[in-house]
Amino acid sequence: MTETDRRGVCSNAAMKPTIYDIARESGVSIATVSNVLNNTGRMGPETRRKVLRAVNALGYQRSSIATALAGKKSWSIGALLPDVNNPYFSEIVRGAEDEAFSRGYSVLVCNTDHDVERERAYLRTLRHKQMDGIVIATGTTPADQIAELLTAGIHVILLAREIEGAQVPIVMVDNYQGGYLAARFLLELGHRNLGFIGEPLTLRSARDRLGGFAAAIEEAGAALQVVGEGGFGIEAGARLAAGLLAHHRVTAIFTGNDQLAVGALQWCLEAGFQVPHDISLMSFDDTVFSRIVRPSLTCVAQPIYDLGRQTLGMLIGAIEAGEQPARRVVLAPELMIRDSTGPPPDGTASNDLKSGGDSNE
Amino acid sequence: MTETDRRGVCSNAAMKPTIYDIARESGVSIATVSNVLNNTGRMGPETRRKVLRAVNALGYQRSSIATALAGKKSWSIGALLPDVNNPYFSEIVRGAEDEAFSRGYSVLVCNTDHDVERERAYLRTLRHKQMDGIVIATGTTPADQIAELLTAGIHVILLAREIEGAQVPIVMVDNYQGGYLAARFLLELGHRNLGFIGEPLTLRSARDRLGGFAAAIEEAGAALQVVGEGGFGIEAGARLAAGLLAHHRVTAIFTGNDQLAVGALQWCLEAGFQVPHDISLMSFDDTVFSRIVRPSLTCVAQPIYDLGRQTLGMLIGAIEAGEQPARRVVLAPELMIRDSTGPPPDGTASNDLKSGGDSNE
DNA sequence: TTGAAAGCGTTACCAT
DNA sequence: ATGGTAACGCTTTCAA
Repeated sequence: MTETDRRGVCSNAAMKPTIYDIARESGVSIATVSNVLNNTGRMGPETRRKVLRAVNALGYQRSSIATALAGKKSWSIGALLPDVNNPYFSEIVRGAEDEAFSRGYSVLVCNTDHDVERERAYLRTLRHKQMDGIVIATGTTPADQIAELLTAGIHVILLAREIEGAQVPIVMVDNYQGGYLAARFLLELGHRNLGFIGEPLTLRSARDRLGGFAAAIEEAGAALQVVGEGGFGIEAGARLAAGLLAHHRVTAIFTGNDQLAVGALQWCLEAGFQVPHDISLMSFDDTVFSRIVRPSLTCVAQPIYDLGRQTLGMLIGAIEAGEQPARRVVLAPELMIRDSTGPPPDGTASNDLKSGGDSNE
Repeated sequence: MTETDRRGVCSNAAMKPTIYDIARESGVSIATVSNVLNNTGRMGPETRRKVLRAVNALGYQRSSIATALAGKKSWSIGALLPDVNNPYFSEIVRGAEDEAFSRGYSVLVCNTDHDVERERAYLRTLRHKQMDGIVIATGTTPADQIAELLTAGIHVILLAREIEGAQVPIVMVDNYQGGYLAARFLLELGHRNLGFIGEPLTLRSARDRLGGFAAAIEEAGAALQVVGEGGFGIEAGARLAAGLLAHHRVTAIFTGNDQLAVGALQWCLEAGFQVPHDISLMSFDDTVFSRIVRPSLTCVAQPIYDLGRQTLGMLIGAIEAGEQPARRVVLAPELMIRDSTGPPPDGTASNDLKSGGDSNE
């Protein structure tokens, strides 16, 4: 019994042709078929033609599943995100997806909804599905879970959010510097009493943004009056702004992301504050949100699409080179000045950057 | 040589344990291990315990790849979308993903960027990867490509956008009705000269929205003065609005989606039109965009998240029932009245819906 | 209740 | 240059 007999003829319409079928059809062995299909080894041009003809004739479609089993590569990459509906992440997905597509990979999008349990479940699935690599943009994965991934031979890369203790490359923006830039800009406009609204400070990125912001303020001798934190979305932004303005007199607020800024902006407007006349609002991200609200948001801009694109580029590079490049790419944030910021209301800008002692209102 | 010998002991740290390892460890056969793992067949509670213990001891992780090869199921679903960065689709992805996750499936997000070539490439990949099902939300896939998918035994379902000639279920909103509602609303406000800006009319959904809109206008004896079409994004919205208002006196514009509406709104505001005082703007979708711009957008609302969720529910149902339910779910759109619409400016609303002569406001 | 063995569709190594 | 065949890790009869 020759190897070719191990399976019946592919006559059944529902049964997709395999390399056995095209081997039989073209009168060569499956090994040769495989070689032709993958351009591996050497083969006569005539053989090659025969095989290709059979492939077309039978409408052969390779099974990536079988390839992955035998060849150890799934050509798939998993992406762990907190929320695809957040324009920041949906833009990241676009960048990631474009790069992956152009290099032959597909991406499995995993929305964790900020839920670590769900994240853990996904990580397990991704391991089972033998992803060639995993992008983690949640910032909440326990380091030991990442280590397990590495042990399992899966390449991992972090995106935007650092994770302490994780020995993997990362592509991100300099959050501290971003916060610093924001504060400098507001201080130069004359603001002395500032507030901050941010994502949960359990996230390193949130802490860094606040850290840079606070540092610049302290340097200038101005006051970081109040810090609100703990949310991500528009609702949270409104809630935090309300809480912040209820007890504090600030002339400018820096928010940790665009969604929070939008919420804060809406609340301010509804509460009767003029932006930027009564209060300046400054955001972080530069998603489409910051461009479409009115007033448009001055913000610390990240190259979002590129972040996604570069991350995938590095990850795929690692996968194909077969090793983990312990690199760390930190992109510089940029100031994007729009309409939500301006000088503080009259009477509050009475101090210069140095002296610090103020007596506003 | 027994079957158990076919592979060496899993001593190598980098080598992940397989069912052979746990079979050896627990002193049973791989068949039994498989049964325990899948809860198939009957087994003694003691055997079961032994196996489970070994699973834990060795840190066994099933290979979905092998399962898919042998079991004919990949537990993966592909989703073809024109643009994940469009909030409409990113919300759909959330709904789809939530349902898929809760039922044990993962979703491969394929961004076609409105490019049919890219779409075709993705479809091929999805077939190779043996997706259990595919969701198509682009509305641009040639019907014969869909037929091929079906032939290959892959379940297909359309989402939001119909495709003529495709014999597959669909979950969508009644676009014609939506357009009709929009027109009725604007007409009742007193508008007699209306304009339309929409996605390319090659899309059935765009044609239907326009169709319903035009029909209601005609019924009322008012004028659909001008139709602009051909784009999807914010930029296109601005461009189309500019083109439309350059030569036509309309008091209200209906846009085919929220992105277009945002663009149109921006352009109007920048051109000095007051919205809704000088011109009313009405949109379609009810994405987050319509809630955050100012004025907020009155629109025909779709239950976006549910659209995604229900689609996946039906698809998975079909996959698990093993047959294609030729269903068609058409959800009703709803009017969501916000701030971008109002009565036409004085002097233009001089006709009532029926006779043509009234003096409202 | 449990086990042996035959696939599933590839790849890769080793002969020829 | 080509072909035979053993993996890859699992599911699934069919026997025992």
